[in-house]
Amino acid sequence: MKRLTREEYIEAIHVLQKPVGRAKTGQIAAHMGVRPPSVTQMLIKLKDEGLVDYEPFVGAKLTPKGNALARELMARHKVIADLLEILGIDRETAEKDACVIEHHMSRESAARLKQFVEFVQSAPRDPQWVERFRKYCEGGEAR
Amino acid sequence: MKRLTREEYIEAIHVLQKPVGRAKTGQIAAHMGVRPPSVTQMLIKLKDEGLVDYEPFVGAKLTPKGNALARELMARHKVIADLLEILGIDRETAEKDACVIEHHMSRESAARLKQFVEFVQSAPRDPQWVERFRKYCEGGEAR
DNA sequence: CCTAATCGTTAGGTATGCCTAAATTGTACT
DNA sequence: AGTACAATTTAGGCATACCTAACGATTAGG
Repeated sequence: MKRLTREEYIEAIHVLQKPVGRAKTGQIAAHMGVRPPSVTQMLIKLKDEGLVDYEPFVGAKLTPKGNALARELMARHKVIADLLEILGIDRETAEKDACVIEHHMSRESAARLKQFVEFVQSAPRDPQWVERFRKYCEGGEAR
Repeated sequence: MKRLTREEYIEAIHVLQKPVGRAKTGQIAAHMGVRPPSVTQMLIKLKDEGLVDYEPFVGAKLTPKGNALARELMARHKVIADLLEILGIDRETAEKDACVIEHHMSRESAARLKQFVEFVQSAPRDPQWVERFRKYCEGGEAR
């Protein structure tokens, strides 16, 4: 089975706390596909590390430090998802893969990937080679 | 600390068995940055799964099944490392990142990335946009 | 208010990969 | 062949993320 990381919990809380300012244990558990006790346990750890403000029976919300981390993670996440989408992966799979990949890459590679995505996105629009790449994927060769 | 996966052991054995046909416990341990007992333990598990042919005090080599898996993993690994290298990451970092990323991506995305790398590599050589991207990374904008 | 259902936490246990220390096997040199 | 050294395995623990079962708190309906 897949083991989730602290960072993935941070992201989940970031998403879930938006509506009401707090994420509840049950929500987090459902969102991440684990059981509530696992969440409680992790929240205690994250609290010890100063990343979340956790109050039993009430819920958790990110501290400033946690929010900063979340923003960084989300940015990295977006880059990877964008890259995969540029290459023709459907958004849903791209999102899913980004989730698991993002935590495992050096800052250096992440930064470079970000530049690449920006480079492509800043192009007039659909630069020729993206067009050609799409064709290359479907039909045979287009070059 | 980072926990290694079965697949990473398979790859290491694949690399190390080439010269002599077998990888020894100590070699694997050194190569992966773990202690010998951890390797022995893992070799026993991999043997139970039919992936390696392990004989105590002699060494380990991949079974046909293990070799097939290794080839698949190496191919995926190469794609990711190639992509990062195309984007300007030095080979060493690219290799390192590929190691940790490859196990966490869907087949779909892996396949698409492979197509992309092939697409770029099949170009006459250094297509214009790669050139421009490199400039974009160094100086300001080049478009 | 007070009980019932729901949600959360605590307690205790599993799986997995890693470690150190000690025992065992293999090897090389005299 | 015998002994000293090196490599490997065994034995016993630690850490981490997960689980189920049982207990405690919260909330909603009467």
